[in-house]
Amino acid sequence: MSPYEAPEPTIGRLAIYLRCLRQAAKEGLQTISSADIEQRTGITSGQVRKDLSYFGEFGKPGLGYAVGPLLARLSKIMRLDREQKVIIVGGGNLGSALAGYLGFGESGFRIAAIFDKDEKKIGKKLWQHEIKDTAQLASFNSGAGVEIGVIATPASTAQEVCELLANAGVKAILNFAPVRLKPPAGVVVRNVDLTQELEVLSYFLPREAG
Amino acid sequence: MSPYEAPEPTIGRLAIYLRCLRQAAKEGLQTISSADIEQRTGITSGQVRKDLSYFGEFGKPGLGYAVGPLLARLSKIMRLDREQKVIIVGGGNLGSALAGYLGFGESGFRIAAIFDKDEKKIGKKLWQHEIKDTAQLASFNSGAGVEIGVIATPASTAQEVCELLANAGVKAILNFAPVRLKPPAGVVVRNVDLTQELEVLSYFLPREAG
DNA sequence: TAGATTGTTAATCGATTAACAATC
DNA sequence: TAGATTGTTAATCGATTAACAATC
Repeated sequence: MSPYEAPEPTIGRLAIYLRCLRQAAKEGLQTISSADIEQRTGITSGQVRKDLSYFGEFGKPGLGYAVGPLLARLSKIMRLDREQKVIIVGGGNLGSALAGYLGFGESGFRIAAIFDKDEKKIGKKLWQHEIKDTAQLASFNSGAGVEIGVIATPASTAQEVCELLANAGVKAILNFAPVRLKPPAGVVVRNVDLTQELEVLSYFLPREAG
Repeated sequence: MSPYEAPEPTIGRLAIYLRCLRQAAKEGLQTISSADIEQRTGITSGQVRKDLSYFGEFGKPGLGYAVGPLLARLSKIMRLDREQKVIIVGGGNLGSALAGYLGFGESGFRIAAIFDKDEKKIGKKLWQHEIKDTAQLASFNSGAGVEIGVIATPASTAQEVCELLANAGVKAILNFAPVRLKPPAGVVVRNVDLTQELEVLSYFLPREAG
């Protein structure tokens, strides 16, 4: 159901190329080769060409890629040619940090609203946003039409929040709670598991000889 | 240089098995089969057995795995049989959220200290921790001996912080800044790129027909 | 033209899945 | 014993890498 068929790792790298191209554009470069991209990102030039080839022919042999046009094309492929709004559920530490992190910076994402079900949090201001009651999520989004949600709640309520978001019309969810969500059909979930990341690092710590 | 040779994806799943086993132990289960683990984690039973087989033979045919002993063995393999301490660099939103997130909860990780180079932040209390000057990182850690660091600074200072951590004896780094770090030999880096995650989600949003 | 760099094909690599003999 | 479930081997799948003809 993706617009173009490409391996998932390719999509992750597309985001990296995008960042690289924004930087190149900022530096005033007109043209960039796959070898240049390799140097900036560490992704091999062959891989870069292969990845781009899933979506079309963007370069000119002997010259490379025109920075502006490629940036525009990739932005469109990634649906980042429009402003993407995000709903955050969970007004705790993590939700607050994410709101701050995304709300400022040049991420290109805009916080539409922050929700929590804790009465003690509802009504409080987080950055610009007054925390809303999750009970109002669906009615809020019937107007706002936000398609991306972030779950920054405890694991125990994450599945419930997932369904709430789905019912409100959200189509893609970034989940920080350490549970495997079962999203309804038509909703994509990606997981970021901070504890898991640290545990994997722990594995790679050097050991005593023997 | 890893203790046992296993594919990296396997290590990520080991962390998931660990969480699953902790839960099973909490429920009082004595024994768990790879099929049980599949049901709880979504990872197929064959994959579970394959993953475990890289590290030894832990199960009994016909019976499954003894929960307690397997938990102990995996904890040891992951180096989570001891308390793992973490240094956080960056006392902004993200650093603060991570400190809160890891400091409480049953993650098993303990925050050793939080550092920042911003004079306005140094000395402030974040949860239990008074933010220290990054200039003191090495001297602090010559005593503390922390092996895991988290970079929660802007991209512009991340490489510098990476080197600071490495010089202080940190062996594994979780990097939240959107840059490809070049760590010195002997230091492992994992990246968590929140903007990239959202961008990938954006790609998977449904498109208009045609 | 000569030099550079693309897009793509074929070869390689590595991880997942299927299947089953061994064994509790 | 009969039934269940492991550990492992071989088959499959998918992604990365190497290499090069096409072309600016």
